[in-house]
Amino acid sequence: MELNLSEKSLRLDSEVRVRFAPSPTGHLHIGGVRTALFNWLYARHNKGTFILRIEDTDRTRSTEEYIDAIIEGMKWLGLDWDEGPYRQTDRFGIYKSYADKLLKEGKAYYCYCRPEELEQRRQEALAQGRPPKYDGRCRNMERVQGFKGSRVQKKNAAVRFRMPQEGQTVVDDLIKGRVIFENSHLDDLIIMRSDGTPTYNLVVVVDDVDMNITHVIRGDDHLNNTPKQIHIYNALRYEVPLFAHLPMILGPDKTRLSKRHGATSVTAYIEMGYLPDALVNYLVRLGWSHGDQEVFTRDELIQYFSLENVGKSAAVFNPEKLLWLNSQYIINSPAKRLIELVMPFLSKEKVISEGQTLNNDWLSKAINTLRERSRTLIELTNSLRYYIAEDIEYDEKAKSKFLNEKSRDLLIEFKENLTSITDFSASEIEKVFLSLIEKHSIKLGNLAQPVRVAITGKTESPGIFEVLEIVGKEKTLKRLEKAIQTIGIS
RNA sequence: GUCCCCAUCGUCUAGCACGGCCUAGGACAUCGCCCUUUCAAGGCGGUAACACGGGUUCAAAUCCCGUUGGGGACGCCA
Repeated sequence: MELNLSEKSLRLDSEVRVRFAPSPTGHLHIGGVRTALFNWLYARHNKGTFILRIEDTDRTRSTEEYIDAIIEGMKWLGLDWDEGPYRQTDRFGIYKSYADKLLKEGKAYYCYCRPEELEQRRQEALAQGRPPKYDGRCRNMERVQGFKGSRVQKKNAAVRFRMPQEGQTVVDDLIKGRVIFENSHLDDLIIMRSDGTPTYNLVVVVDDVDMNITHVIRGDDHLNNTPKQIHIYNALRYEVPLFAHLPMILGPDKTRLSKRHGATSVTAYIEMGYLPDALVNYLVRLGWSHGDQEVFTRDELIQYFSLENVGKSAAVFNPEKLLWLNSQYIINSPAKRLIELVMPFLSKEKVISEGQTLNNDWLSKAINTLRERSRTLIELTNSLRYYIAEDIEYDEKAKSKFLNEKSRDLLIEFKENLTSITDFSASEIEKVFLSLIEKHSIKLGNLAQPVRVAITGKTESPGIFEVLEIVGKEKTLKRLEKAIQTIGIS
């Protein structure tokens, strides 16, 4: 998409156009997802357009791998985009022409300072307690000092934007309200590097104009950039979009969420067995609310979402609440959906061998017994293991506590009784249990726990009657026999 | 250092724009009880917050100012 400049002035304010513009210098992280989500919801709620744009102008740090991860993450989350993904590296020519235009109009100038010099001056300023602002030594070189860089010198120079130094700039932020900046605090920022590539503050403005973005919804770490960008819009004589700066997501120590706080990439949450809807639901409630409601369907989210209900303060990321939401989603998802979600985990965790298929009705039944006790797909997978696998392994503690001399005879008798029934259903199995405990005047637990360990290897499982039914007669008898043998040996 | 933002239970938040309905509500976590063959799920109940100080007002969590605290930005990163 490349609209030319004149078409741009005919902006249609009625249609909402928003974008998510990640830079592929790392994995798609939780903070980015939240920004993407709010943009997506705003677009969907307003029947607008959601655009994905990859900000890869920093060629040294951007990688194809990260671009793929971002796209995969967005797809997994169900945040579909209507345009893009655009890539800024495809658009360098456009940025160059805008920079030239600014240069020609005297709104930008060549800066011949070396990066090392700049860094040194910055450090000095900081050490002396002065604002580390560019000292402007190249600012009026041509006009005042009559210096004219040669073609070669210019080719190796960076280009700086001439920032107005008087007056104030007002940002009427949709979330933060009116924020006023003194222009004298604004820095002449570099818009073109000395290697000829454009930088963020130029490309973001050019692209947002070029793509007709109406609302810039982004993290509030960009709030300070906004007045600078507004001046670039003005210099280019473009209409300024509306801004909405979202509060940050913090780690438990209240600093900006980062890798050192543990899992922060979408990929990590996919691997840990989270459902996309749960992550989305959790993230949307970080900074946004709709009364007391905690659980939302996508449709409700789209219907209710508005920037007015976005809070102003930063929020601490709480993995426990996310876990709870995930368990809620597992409890409430249709079995069919759960099967779809858990199959990759069954393969990956080697619960099923390559090419092995399972009966879906049977699997549904198995999953239905487990959904209330699985907070993640990993947990579900691990429980499914004793339903599916040929053999089980005993948890050591469970084994020593329940598979011993005390339970041996009971298990033998139980196995015999079980062998005789033909209808291997939970209700028939229950009868076998009940008659045996009655005969020996023991509590159900005295029999159920040893059986549970014999069949599942663990002390916890769904109701033992249904567990046996799902495991099936053949495997049940086999495992009981193995348990009896195990006791015999020890 | 300078600028900007923010401030209700441990955490996410409702309430704040239109001050009284707030003895501050919900959720997660936590504690207790119930249910119970285990583990869950579920039900019921408990502990727990308006950062502080000044105003304005008959009345302030809600409005104003200050303080403190926290966060962010100050790059030839985005």
